Amino acid sequence: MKLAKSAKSQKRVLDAAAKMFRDYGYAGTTMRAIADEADLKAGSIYYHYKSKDELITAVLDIGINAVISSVEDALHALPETATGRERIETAVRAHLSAIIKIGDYTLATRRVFGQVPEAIRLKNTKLRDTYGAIWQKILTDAHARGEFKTNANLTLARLFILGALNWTVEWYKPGGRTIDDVARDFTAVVIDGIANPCGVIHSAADDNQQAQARAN
Amino acid sequence: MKLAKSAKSQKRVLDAAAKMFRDYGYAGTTMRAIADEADLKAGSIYYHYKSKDELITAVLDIGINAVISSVEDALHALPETATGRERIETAVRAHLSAIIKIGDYTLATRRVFGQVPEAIRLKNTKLRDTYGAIWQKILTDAHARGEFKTNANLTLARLFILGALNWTVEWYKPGGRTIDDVARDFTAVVIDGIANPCGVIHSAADDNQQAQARAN
DNA sequence: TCAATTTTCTAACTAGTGTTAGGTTTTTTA
DNA sequence: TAAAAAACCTAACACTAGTTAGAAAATTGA
Repeated sequence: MKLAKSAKSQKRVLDAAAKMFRDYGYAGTTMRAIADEADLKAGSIYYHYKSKDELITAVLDIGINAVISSVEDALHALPETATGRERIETAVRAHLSAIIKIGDYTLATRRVFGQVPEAIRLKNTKLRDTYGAIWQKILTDAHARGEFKTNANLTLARLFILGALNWTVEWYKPGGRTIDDVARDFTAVVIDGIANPCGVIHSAADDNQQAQARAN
Repeated sequence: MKLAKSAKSQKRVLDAAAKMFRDYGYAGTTMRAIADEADLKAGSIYYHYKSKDELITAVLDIGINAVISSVEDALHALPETATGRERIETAVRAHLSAIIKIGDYTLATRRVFGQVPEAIRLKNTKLRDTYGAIWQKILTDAHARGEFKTNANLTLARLFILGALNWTVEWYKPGGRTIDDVARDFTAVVIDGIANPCGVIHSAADDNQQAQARAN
């Protein structure tokens, strides 16, 4: 292995950068702070990355690509016959799993995206569109199969789903609710809503266990 | 009027600060850039605000307070008998209206919040909790009246709603869909879901007008 | 109008920024 | 083990940051 050590340091630098960008934003993160976090001197970073911009680009790309490929893989593993509900729940679960695994990168992506030089942002926007298209396809396919209301506003539904998903990274902490639980309940809201179905009125007897966490 | 001119300049500085923080983040925004935007010199800002931190604090507070009071006012204007659905739709509409009106502040709030010095963030977090509590009350009240499924996960529903709402600021642009439309469809998704109700299968004949906008 | 007050500007200070060139140390190769 | 390559460090560069003191300009009140 010729690049063994180099690769290791490079990853350390990248991880440190993601963490710092996440906490302090693009301009708020200094090369010296990244270096400290990665147990290096600032000058040494330039052996691995040509510039700060190249670093943030790498972090942004990893952040979205991890989510995209996680979701795509999970969807491809489903049988052709999978319903829209199954696909949505699967995609939500994959999205959350990816976020947990590389939380620093996705959070950095979300927080820093709006502040990065325009050229960098444009490159990254394509990836974001790709991800949006994946969701749009899930929805339109299921809609075409008659699984959804004829008059459902799918574009708006997608924006809501992605918005809510993007936001999970702000409140979801491992150790609380499991990913499976969140994915199931999340899907239930989107698919079925929270209202009593078909006018059936249930009694509201047992409803006192929801007053706990209020992360936001 | 003794403070007429001072008040005007102060507002110009504040507006400029919101816009700059929105685009370049906390550390990425310089006092000189704010001054330029406000037609002032950097040093003059300090006549109105003691420091950069005091500026960002003001912007953050305005951003959330505007949303909170807009939503609270709209809710109080509703009759006692209003259903959960009506309350949700009303709150969504008020939230969106506030965002449109002071978009720079809310966007700045959302983008900058994670990068601001901890002391400032803590003060602002209380306001955020207040807003979360408003939504939680809407949901639990309606739930207690039997309007929602007994087993609905209200906490998750709230996180979903707030996440999606927080995200609207990224894609909603005046001139496209009206606020009323968005609020109605948004509520429909949350309340009823997008699935065909009660197993009724509609034909998916007319479903080809959704392939337009894909903002995310 | 003219003195008092408010508002703004100028010019500078210190501290910290991304980046680089060239030297040192560590690791690999033969 | 000695030479070559890779990885890292040091010290500095030009520049920009937030902030301040004091002078200048604009506004106000009598």
